[in-house]
Amino acid sequence: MSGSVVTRFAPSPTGYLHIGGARTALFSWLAAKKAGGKFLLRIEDTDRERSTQAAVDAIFEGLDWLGLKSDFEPEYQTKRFGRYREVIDEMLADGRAYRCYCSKQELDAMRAAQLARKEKPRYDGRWRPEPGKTLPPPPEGVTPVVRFRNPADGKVAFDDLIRGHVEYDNRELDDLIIQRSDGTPTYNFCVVVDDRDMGITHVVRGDDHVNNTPRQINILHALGQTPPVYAHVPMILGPDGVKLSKRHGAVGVIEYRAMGFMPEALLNYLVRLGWSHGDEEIFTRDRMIELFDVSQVQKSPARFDMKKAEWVNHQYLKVADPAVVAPEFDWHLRRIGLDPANGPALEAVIEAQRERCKTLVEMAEKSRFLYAELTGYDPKDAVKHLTAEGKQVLDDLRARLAALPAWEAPALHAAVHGYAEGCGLGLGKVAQPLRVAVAGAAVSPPIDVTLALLGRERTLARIAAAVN
RNA sequence: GCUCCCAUCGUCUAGAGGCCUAGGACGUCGCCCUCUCACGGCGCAAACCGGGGUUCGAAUCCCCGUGGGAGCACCA
Repeated sequence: MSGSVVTRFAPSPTGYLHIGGARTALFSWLAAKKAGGKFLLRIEDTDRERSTQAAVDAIFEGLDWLGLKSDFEPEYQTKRFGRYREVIDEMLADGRAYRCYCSKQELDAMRAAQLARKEKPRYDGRWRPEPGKTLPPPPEGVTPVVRFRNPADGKVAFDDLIRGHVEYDNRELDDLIIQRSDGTPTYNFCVVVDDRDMGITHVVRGDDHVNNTPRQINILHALGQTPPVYAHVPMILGPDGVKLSKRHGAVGVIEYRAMGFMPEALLNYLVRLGWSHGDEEIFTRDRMIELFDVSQVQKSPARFDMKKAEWVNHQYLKVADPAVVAPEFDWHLRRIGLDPANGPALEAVIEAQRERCKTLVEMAEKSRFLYAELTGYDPKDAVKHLTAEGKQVLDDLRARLAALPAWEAPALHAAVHGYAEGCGLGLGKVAQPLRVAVAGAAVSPPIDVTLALLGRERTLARIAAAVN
């Protein structure tokens, strides 16, 4: 690939940004970045029935969160209807396309009859002009559709970066509709015109489009254009091996944000689905760009494995710059009704919690005691640790801690350990009651870190409350 | 029904004829570490869909079968 590479991601705004679509977008984006080229976002909204502004917004939100930015002003097909009309008129003028007056009912009947005969359903070309053929007179009051005059024989072939050489017989293809009776153009046609007009050199898209490719190439040829390079990436399956859908739970990219994923981690997991580089598992964005190669992408579909996705997220959380995680953590704290201002600095909490949290949802939950007053103790933990001896320990500890000149982890550590040793108690006998008193449950970061984060006042108050 | 595609541990994958007694990772299980939960360390179990070829030799090449997927719209 040369420096003039331009790839695109062309979703239709009929719903949220699907996780599979996100991976396709990532691959497309990577292919461009890898070549030092550019990436374009194009909204394919020619289906006015199903396209919605909410879906457009959702696509932007998802892509934005993932950091997959379009290098150009996003394109909208609905803004290009004039252009499509222009090309169709040219094709109509010299016979590369023609009008067809078949009604939908007529076409349905045709299809049904063919299926009954166990044939592949296809338009029979009844309105296709042929030398020496007399066409029926156009019926009254019927607005025709426009069909592309596909080559009747020969073959169409292309070399897919992922699938290799693919060849189709033109006889398998029929004359597809490129303009509906309401005058709007259809997908296969718009894609071709757009990819050409926008200088797309590499088409990286889902492999549900493989079968459309020969048709598009034929149109491209009719337009006197050389086809771009194609790379059809397989889709993502649910854990059960069936096409990923809402039935499996989260499918929208934004839902992954809500589940506590960091965008880079999600990207990392996604890139490993169908692609690998030796034994490496963790790839930063730059590393991906450096190593990625579309032609190495697996041909077969991959299943989404939440466990591994969470592992990747955890790996990322453990080494990320807390300052980068903080805004996202902030978002999650607010989401569960906590005020980030009513507690320790986010960065410090992130550093204390990151090793025990696979997701930011977990981190937010486990940090609740730092941002809100305790509403009670975990029943089991209270019974086990807030015993008479436990309370005695707490009482002793409160006095010792209150006397500490500096409220910092090392000093707190020394105080707690010193007390335990002095009483000949195991640390567990001391740290656990303290943990329950202060965090509400028997789980928290190391006790000294926990106390340091909580602060002197809250710690002392909670210990006192626990003793009573 | 027709056309096209795919096929290595439960999952993601390495593997491009001998380096494979098939490697790594997630997950699972066991052990160690330990103030809780984790992190970390160590270890076990776990796969070449089936059948034919080709070859001295096949996970790797070919054919058939099986299983899975996509498309065949006035959807994209």
